[in-house]
Amino acid sequence: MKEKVTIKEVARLAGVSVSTVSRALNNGKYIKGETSKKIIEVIKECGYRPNIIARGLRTKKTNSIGLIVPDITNEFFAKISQSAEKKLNEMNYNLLLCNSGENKEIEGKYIKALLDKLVDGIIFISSGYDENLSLFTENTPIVMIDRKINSNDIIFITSQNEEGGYLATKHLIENGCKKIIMLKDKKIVSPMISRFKGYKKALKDYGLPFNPNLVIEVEISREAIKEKILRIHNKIKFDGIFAGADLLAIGAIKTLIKLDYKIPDEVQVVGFDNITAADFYNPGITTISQQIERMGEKSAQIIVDIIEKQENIEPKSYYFPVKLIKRDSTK
Amino acid sequence: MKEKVTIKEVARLAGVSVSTVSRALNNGKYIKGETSKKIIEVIKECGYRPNIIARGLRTKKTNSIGLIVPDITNEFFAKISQSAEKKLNEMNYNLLLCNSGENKEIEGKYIKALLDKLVDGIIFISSGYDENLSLFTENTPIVMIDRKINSNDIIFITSQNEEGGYLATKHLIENGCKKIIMLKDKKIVSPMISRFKGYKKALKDYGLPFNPNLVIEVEISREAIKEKILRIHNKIKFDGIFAGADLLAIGAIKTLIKLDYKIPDEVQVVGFDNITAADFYNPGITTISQQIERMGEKSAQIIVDIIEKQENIEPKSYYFPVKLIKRDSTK
DNA sequence: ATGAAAGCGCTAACAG
DNA sequence: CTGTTAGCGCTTTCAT
Repeated sequence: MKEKVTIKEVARLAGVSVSTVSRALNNGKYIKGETSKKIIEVIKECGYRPNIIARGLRTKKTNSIGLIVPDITNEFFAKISQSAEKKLNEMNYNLLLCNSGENKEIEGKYIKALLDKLVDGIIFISSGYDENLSLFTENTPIVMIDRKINSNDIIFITSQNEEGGYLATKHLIENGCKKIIMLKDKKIVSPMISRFKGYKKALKDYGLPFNPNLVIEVEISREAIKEKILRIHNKIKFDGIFAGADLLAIGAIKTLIKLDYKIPDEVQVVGFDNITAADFYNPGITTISQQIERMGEKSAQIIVDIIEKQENIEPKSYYFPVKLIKRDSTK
Repeated sequence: MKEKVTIKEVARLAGVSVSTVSRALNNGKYIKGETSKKIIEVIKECGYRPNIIARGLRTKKTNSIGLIVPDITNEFFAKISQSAEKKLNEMNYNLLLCNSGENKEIEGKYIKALLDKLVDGIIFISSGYDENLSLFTENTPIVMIDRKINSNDIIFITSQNEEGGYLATKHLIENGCKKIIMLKDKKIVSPMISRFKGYKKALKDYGLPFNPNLVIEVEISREAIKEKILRIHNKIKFDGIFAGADLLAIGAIKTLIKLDYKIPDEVQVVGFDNITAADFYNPGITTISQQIERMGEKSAQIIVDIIEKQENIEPKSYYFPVKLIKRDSTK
């Protein structure tokens, strides 16, 4: 049951003034080594810990960064936050993680809350509601990841999603697929749009016709996927699936197997994201992996750069390379 | 590019004093309705938003709760945080999510950081390092979830893990299994210990011998699981597996299938947690589900109760019921 | 019902 | 190098 000890108390115990204690605490400059040492000692003894709130009020700096994600139960976002947090910690910042749950109101609420000077900057993975972007104040450092929003003067970090879609589709084509389904998340966000572009481009480059009937939009639930796969199974013959997300791939494969399709012999499947389950699944899912960790770290690095170096960092976009991971769902 | 407007500015614009504005902002008591209305109007007009830091300094209250989780990429913890956050939001609190990464030092750092009066209370899912518990100060509201630590005067929320282990094992036994492997996470934490207890109890109740050779400890990686399964496959004949976590079950099944075991005909498997992949997997994993959402909500509710009602809430433990979800990995 | 003034714990000029 | 003095923006006595 320790009493909260303030800087004033430390000053009294050390026989100096509060400003001296403050100096010992911070820069360590303009202070005699001896005095400093003594103060540090006193601090240790009485277990003093500076009140961050008070400091923040004075300095307008909290040394914490807000991260808004659309859905923390999505492994991709969880990993982004993990790596950003790690990097931020190394740079002596805290991460405040906010989960908007893909909900516009909650997202807006969080932006405002973080802006209320609780954080020095925000890493923002949008849920896709452009309006919320207007909530940001001009002078708040911000970096966006993954989901692009209509604005060119914001730093943006993402993967080469189009390239990923291209690689996935190309892989299927080179393995002999002629009729390739594109399985898209119902929620239309920029990465999915880019992956779809890549899919179309590959078809074109390899002289395969684009068939809109092969494009399926579905929400990520096992039942919904099952229903869509069943429906197309009754209508069209297909021999490949490019799923815009691993969970989509997994859900599709589950139904395909029930329908007695042989994978990869009759139908080949490529996913996207390389989540843990893609490796654990049976068959292992061939997928496109993103450099999630590097993206998280980069976002952390940039936001701190903006905050600490006063020079304006120019708003550019970073596109991280993707890679095809070959497993058993393709030949 | 809006300028930060302070309470002082609002007071000036409304032609009243700061204290009056403050009153209008808070209790709404001791103030004429008319005055209040006018102030609110001014506030809206100029987009004033109170500085939470300053308020916190004065009131010693931040209206935010810290949540420390061992691993946010673990779906179980992600879901807990999601539900706690939702509930907290409803009660007008913010959630600061900290990911200790199962790392003792980081966990300790976070406890300290949160304690530095950044939060009004902490929901703590320990990584299992008892020492860190001593960092908490006597007067900080705290609720622990899932992983028990040696301390009886802390509120603790968990599932009936032993019952879960019992149910899973009983299910296997009733389906005809005689030699049941228990697959445990290498990391020894209380829920796993309880599940193991339940396993042993079920064996005993149903007159099956306990064979230590059937107990496997393994880290959650596909390679590690594969190796362990291969090894036991060469030594002992078995017909059932109770995996203490779904990922363990999934990893095991993948290897079993490669070894040509028929599931569930030759080997039946039960997991724990009911993660998304358990449903998506092929075969679907029979598993024990926990009331994750209710646990998250409860923790939020309790922590706020402690903070707001001054009466001391007695430190009791809550054990939420579990349920067996039957899928295709068992008969 | 309202305003003046004090002060939360800290940092940052400004003297010396 | 160190102490004194002001505040940061807000809430909260204490007068009135």
